[in-house]
Amino acid sequence: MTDSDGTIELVERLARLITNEGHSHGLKPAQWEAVRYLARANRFSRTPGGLTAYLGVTKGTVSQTLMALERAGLVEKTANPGDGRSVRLDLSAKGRALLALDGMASIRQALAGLAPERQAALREGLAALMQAALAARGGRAFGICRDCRHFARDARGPGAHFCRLLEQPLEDAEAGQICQEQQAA
Amino acid sequence: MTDSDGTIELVERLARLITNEGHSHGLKPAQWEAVRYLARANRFSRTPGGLTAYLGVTKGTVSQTLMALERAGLVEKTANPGDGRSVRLDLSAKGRALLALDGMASIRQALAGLAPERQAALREGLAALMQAALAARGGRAFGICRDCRHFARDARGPGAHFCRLLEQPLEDAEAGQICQEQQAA
DNA sequence: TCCAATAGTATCGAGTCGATACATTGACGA
DNA sequence: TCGTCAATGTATCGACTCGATACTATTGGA
Repeated sequence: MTDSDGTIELVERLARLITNEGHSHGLKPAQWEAVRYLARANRFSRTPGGLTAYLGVTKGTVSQTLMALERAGLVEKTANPGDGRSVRLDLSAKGRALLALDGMASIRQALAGLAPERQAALREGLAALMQAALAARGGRAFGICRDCRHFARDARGPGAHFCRLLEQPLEDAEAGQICQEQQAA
Repeated sequence: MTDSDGTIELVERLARLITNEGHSHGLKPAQWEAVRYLARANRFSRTPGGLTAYLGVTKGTVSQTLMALERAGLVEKTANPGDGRSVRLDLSAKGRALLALDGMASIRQALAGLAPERQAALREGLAALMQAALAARGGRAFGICRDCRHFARDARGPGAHFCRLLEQPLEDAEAGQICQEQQAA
């Protein structure tokens, strides 16, 4: 029983607590995660494929979860103008309203109650774990747009940025969203 | 988008990575968690009820998961001598052999690669989050036997401890196991 | 002795998930 | 232009998870 085992066990159990939290407001854990993702992802990443990579499940599974959310009126699908194969996902007004009820309040409160330097240490440690785990599995980072090597700040004027990878203009509000193509600068 | 949100998102996503890891060796995530629990819990806690409290699901769900594990020959059930309602669970030899294949290796490696003081900070932060989350939900701590207020070290001789709550002698090896009755000293 | 609490099982329905097969669309070269 | 191959999603199957409800058996106290 090393110290490391204890930490891993903590992560495991916290993971389970968070997962179980997702059985609220008539949704399932996987559905909650999809809703949270769609609230935070930019328009290039709000697709079934993006959600598939983020969740780390198969595309068939994601397809079913999205159908359930669409039936419930929380998610809207529209054709992607640039690519006929792809589908654009958006939260409906009802879906956005649901976000306010996200049941992770108790854990969020616990985090806020920690000393700031402890919060920072926790965040760093988790990020390191995450990065290593993703690298081992070939997963994508899904980092914040503005921290990406392809992000060109103010390239089209003040507050008008640009993505050099997708060659698309970016509004200021999009710089803080997560992107499936993100690569740390 | 506060700093706190980012940390919560990290915990969420790491939770999902760990959960998905559980689809290896023909088991399901919930089954892996049960196997890990049974490997770490003391004899007072290796019951369907103990596992139910640990996982935070309903007893019906646990009953099914245990039936699947029993069918697979990984878990053995025996009548509890003290209480005719209760069942004692034990990993079979096959079940114990499976532990060596536990798929969390990559995350464990990532943790080991962190600086020791970062490991400690991560561990403390996670423990604080865990404690608060459990308190908010009325869950049990499932701490280590020897850290419990009911643990009487060497009460029956050197290496022969005693549980004052259950009024049972404890072997030395049991002091390091987790217990559903544990309360921090 | 009666009765409530406790431990666990049985069953149902909705959802998750991997696997496989399939339909469309797009990209690229001959 | 045509053919092939890759990419994006959907459809379907079977095993499992999970909450909810109802049920049995045992325990322990009034």
